[in-house]
Amino acid sequence: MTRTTRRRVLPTTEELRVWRGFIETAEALRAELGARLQAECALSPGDYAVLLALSEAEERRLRSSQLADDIGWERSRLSHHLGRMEKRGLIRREECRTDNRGAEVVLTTEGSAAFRGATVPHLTAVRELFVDALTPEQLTAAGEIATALRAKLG
Amino acid sequence: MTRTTRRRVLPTTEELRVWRGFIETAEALRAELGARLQAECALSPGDYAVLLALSEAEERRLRSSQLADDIGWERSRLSHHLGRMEKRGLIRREECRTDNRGAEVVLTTEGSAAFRGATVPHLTAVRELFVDALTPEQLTAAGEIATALRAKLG
DNA sequence: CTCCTTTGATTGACACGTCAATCATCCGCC
DNA sequence: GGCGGATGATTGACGTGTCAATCAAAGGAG
Repeated sequence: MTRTTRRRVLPTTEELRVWRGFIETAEALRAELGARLQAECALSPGDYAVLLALSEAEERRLRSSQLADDIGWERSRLSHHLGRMEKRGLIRREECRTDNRGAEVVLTTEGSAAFRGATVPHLTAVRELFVDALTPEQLTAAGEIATALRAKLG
Repeated sequence: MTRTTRRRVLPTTEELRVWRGFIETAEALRAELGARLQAECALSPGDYAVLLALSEAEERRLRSSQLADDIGWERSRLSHHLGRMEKRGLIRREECRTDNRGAEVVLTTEGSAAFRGATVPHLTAVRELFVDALTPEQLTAAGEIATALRAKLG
């Protein structure tokens, strides 16, 4: 009884092995990409996400909350991160003329240059470590797996 | 020329879409599992990893460096984490009798109880959010994808 | 036995993330 | 106009992670 009851609830050893392999590999991949970005471009993944969103924005500026939405971050996380990026001269904060509560985040010349210098190395690394590591079928399967998992996360 | 040269180096839009879906979903999954563990059991994923390794060890104790190896952490990370866990009474540090430099990490009664209380909820969540979200074929594919990716990471 | 290098572990500084609290402004409603 | 709740953003406290520096004990070479 215990055996059959359990099997409906707890993963088998093999399922657990796949789970660990999957989640640890994804983490290792993220870490490796991040380390290369840091080593080659002196940017963290967070910096890259912020700079990407700003680069694509009208006039290279965004309302703080809009930026947070674009990259899927909590506001406070963004606020802390912008503080660090501002210290390094990658972005600048300006007051918003249409809403005195608001802040606008502006890409600086240095920020723009840093992003331009980072994009090719970063995308090359994505290709090398992810796209080229998989067969076309596996790449398709990876997309479907992500979709299926995301559906459960709601 | 630019077009063909580029295509050998940079991912296509579709490849990039898959990449983002994959890495963001893995991250979201990790976050959700971690949040549940925290909410239901008051343990972080790090706590869980440490407690799991100690639970499986002889006499529920391990040399600090052995523990770090088991869970794949840097020593300093472990040292910081053990400090926090010790404050909460989950583990205890003892001097090592065979090597005066060494420290042994010992699972306390509370630590053991916390781990016992966490394992079923955690594994259930893994089944619900990962195993049950995928078809058997997808689960197999996920394992193969992880293996292929890991091969490139060395 | 005495150097001197290696090893086990900790520490400090700093980047990153989350949560709760704060604070000013905006805006609907009377 | 003015009050009161929503909204935009920042801050502080704290857990987490990495890197470089530190420090004591171990262990081999002379």
